[in-house]
Amino acid sequence: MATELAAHELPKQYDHSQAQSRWYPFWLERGYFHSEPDPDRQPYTIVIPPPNVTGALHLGHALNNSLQDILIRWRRMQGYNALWMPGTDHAGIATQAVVERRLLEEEKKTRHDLGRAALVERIWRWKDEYETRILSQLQQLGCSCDWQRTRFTLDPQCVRAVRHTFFGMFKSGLIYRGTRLVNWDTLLQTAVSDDEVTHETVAGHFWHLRYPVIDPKPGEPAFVSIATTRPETMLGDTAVAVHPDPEQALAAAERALGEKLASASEKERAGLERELQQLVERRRALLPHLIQLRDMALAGRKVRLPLVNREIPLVADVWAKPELGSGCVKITPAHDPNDYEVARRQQLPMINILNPDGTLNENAGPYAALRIAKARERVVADLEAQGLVESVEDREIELAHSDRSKTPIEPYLADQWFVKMEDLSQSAMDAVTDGRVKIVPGRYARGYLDWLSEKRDWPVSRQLWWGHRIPIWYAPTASEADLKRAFAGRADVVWRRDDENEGWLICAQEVDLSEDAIPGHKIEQEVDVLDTWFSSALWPHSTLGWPEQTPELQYYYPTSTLVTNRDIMTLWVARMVLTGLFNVGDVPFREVYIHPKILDGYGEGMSKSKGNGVDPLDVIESVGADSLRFSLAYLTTETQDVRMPVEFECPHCHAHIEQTKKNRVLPRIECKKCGQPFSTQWATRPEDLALARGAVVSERFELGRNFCNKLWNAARFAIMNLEGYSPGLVVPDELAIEDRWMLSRLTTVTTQCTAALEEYRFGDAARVLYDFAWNEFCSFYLEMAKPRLQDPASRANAQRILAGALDVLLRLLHPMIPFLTEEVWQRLGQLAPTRGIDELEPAAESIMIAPWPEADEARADEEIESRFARFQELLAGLREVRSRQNIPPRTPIRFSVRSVDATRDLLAPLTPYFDAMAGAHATAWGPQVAAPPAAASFVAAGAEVFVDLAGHIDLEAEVARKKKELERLASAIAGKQRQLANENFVSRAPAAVIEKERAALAELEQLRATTEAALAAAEGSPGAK
RNA sequence: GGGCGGCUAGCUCAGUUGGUUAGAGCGCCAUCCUCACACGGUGGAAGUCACAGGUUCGAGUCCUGUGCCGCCCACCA
Repeated sequence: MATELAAHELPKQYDHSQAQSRWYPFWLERGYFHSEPDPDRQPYTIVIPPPNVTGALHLGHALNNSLQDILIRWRRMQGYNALWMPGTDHAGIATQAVVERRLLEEEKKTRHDLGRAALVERIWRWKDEYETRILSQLQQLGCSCDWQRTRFTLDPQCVRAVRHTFFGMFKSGLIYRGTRLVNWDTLLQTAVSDDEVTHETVAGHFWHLRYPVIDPKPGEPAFVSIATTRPETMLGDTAVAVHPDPEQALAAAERALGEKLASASEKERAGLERELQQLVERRRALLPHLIQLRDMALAGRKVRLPLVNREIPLVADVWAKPELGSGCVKITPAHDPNDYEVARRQQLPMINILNPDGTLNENAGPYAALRIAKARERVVADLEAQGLVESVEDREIELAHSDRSKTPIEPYLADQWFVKMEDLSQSAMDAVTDGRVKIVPGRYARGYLDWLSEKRDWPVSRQLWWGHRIPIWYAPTASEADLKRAFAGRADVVWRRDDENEGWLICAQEVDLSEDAIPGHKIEQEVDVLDTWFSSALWPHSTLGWPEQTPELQYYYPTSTLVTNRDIMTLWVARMVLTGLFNVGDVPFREVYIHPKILDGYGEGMSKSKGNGVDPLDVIESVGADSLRFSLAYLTTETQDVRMPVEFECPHCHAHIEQTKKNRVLPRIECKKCGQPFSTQWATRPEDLALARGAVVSERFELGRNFCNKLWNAARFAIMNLEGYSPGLVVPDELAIEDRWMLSRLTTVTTQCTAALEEYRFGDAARVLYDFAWNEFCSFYLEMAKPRLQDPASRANAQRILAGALDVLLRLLHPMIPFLTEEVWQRLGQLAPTRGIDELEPAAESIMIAPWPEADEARADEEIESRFARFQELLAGLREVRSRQNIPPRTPIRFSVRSVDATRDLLAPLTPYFDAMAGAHATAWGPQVAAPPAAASFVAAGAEVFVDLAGHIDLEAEVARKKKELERLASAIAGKQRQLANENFVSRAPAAVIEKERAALAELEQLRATTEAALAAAEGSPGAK
């Protein structure tokens, strides 16, 4: 490798792909990523949020994993025994859905054509392919996961953990089976949990229907009016409800509104008053009618359900709110959650009108086999034909959609499995309230606690084939005696009576039961699988070997930090906490860090379906993993999501084309610059696919790219100047001013960066390093090192400090920029294998395992930093004069400085640097310095500086500028004077603040005096007109 | 309907416990291909800190209200 690393071969631009392909295998080979329990060291552990094996990683993953890697690398350097546990999630519904969709598109087959075993087999193949791809993406990102420990939520170890958990919960009575109304996905034909449902507002209708009263008595209405947004569900109606005490209910509603009005703001008042008015009106118009209907209900009267001609009762139930609609409500127990509750209270039959695939079943009579949308049309038409549609309104309705299949959700009655959440939820709430788990930022704790406090039972069964099959067996024909006999002496089998259905539920801990496990009876395993989150919930302990008390579990558990996205706080984080407590008896992690979300330029979340996603590999390819990681860290601030306008990059001319809502879904786009077309992720037609693909990029990564390139060149400079380096400590007396300044700054920066990482302030850490590296290390330190490196007398020491400082900077940057820092570290190691500032040490064989820099407070030197600030101020002033006067950079200028002796003593020694860095030569320093005849002057660092403009000047500009400057000073002085004249300010503000103001005023006045003098001089000088 | 976050330069964002001339990157203007870096150097222009009140000697920062944007939660026919 030595020849490869020769300094003269260093390219001007950082070659990220070379560094990446060189160092990742090196790290792997050295086993740096691997961790073993070691009682002598403290562990630092992160379990990865396992990505779904549905597809490739997106930018959100890149952010999530970059941050984890930053933490892991940093802690590893700090000396912790760092373990990053990697793996992937089988993602039940999501994965099965993509594979099924492919199956349908490519082979026109459904899962039923294939059968369970064959489908699952296919999904495994899919999983293998995508898992490989995902893990490779993580590696390209530079993630230092312990790959030897890679897990998958459906691998044998996780299966075992799931089985033990289910068994344990079943045995504790936490698991039950029941017929419940669930969110039914008719495409995937499975129940989904509330959390997998999203509500979208769509344009719909509100139908007012009439159900004829059977044998109306005189004075009774002929119809009962009801309203619905889903008319086809009337086929499953089993009652019409009216409030049992409409008078009281209306009165209560009025009272509530009145109270609200009393405490309402002016603005709300009008609306509320109107509302109240309507309510009063309503009571007048509707109440007698509702009372009549209530009486009819109590008398057991019935109405005729049109179309299916079913007689259904009028019932009195509080669910029917008299203040809404017609005051009556149709009851469809099998297809509406509220109606379901009503039916249970009123003991009404429940009629399911749907097949699992979303077509209507035989209960729908003539409408059987129709799809819902079609049935709706027909039902409405038929009702209209019979004059039973009173009116139709347009209305926006909230429609539930399945998050996975994007199809509308149907409430559907089905047998499902549940976990009782009462105690489990409480345990997870306690863990956060008592601080065993700390959530950062703290505001996210609220959502977590609110969600858990509802303690809603967790529906864990899914009607899928891909997942952990529920370890329950049914023995319909067996008696308890049979069970006792068959499983005598087996601690790994328990059974319980099914509370809601006939028969026994048998749960087996680890080994499947065979068909003939009970002699003389046939038993069958439950066909449903478990919710994906059931296995993900176990991730922190299942990956460490639970239920076995492995050394890993004992050593690494509880893990240190969980880094995740706020979207899955409840679904995943809360459940990890409660299963961890249930299974292991301790929380799964000490801290949860919630990072921002990546949004596009419109503030919308990125997703594949919207087409606004950025593929991290595109970014890595164009700017490198380091740039990506650094940019992401830089963007990770505490309160803001990351907004990222995205662009297409033309594959032909590399022009960037803004991505809009319009063009982001096009299969092909024509480059605005070169006119050539390119394809996008939406390309499906062969002629589109044949085009070169345009990457989706964002210019926000240029920050990282530019920074990496800057660092690279700084390193290149250092390396080119380390020829002949000889190790040695520099005694303090021999330290140059800039050395002492640099060491002082390094100390401060180390402190700041470390503190930022400790508090998960990644953006701050990145900013501190960026500003320091660019504006101090490069712009000043390296510039000032140049002359010293040329001079044989100072060269050796300059090299030593340069090598030592670069060494520290690289280590600080390594967690964010692993590849570049390693590349430089290795090259630096060749030229300066032994280096250091406080003591000489051989450099670590890899920066990955080098120690994290420690701040040496003794190096912090305020005096030198303030001296440096004055130098910088003076330098900036000189440069400004040059620029203002349009003096070409190469033309030397001369200046003199009038100041007190102290300032002179401080700055005069830096004279050579003004030459080198501003092309400005100091001709005189001190109190006696007089202004040259034609000069540009300014005040900096408490000194008056005169730039001799003889020869090349625009004095007029100088005069104009001075005048403007005086105006500014006048207004600033006036402001200060006003403030200091303010009685209140002087009497109430702290003395220090007043003192500061006085000093500032004095300084301004002084400045005005010198400026006026300079103006007079300029106006009186020969060049002025 | 409830909750959370945001609103600071053309764009994307920082802004410590309130302290008086509000910062950065990109973009823009001028200038320089000077021997680490044009993915660069130097200088510059650019802001009524969403709006309205309030607290305070002093508010981008604290309080109240309003508006707009985004997200999460919620069973309303």
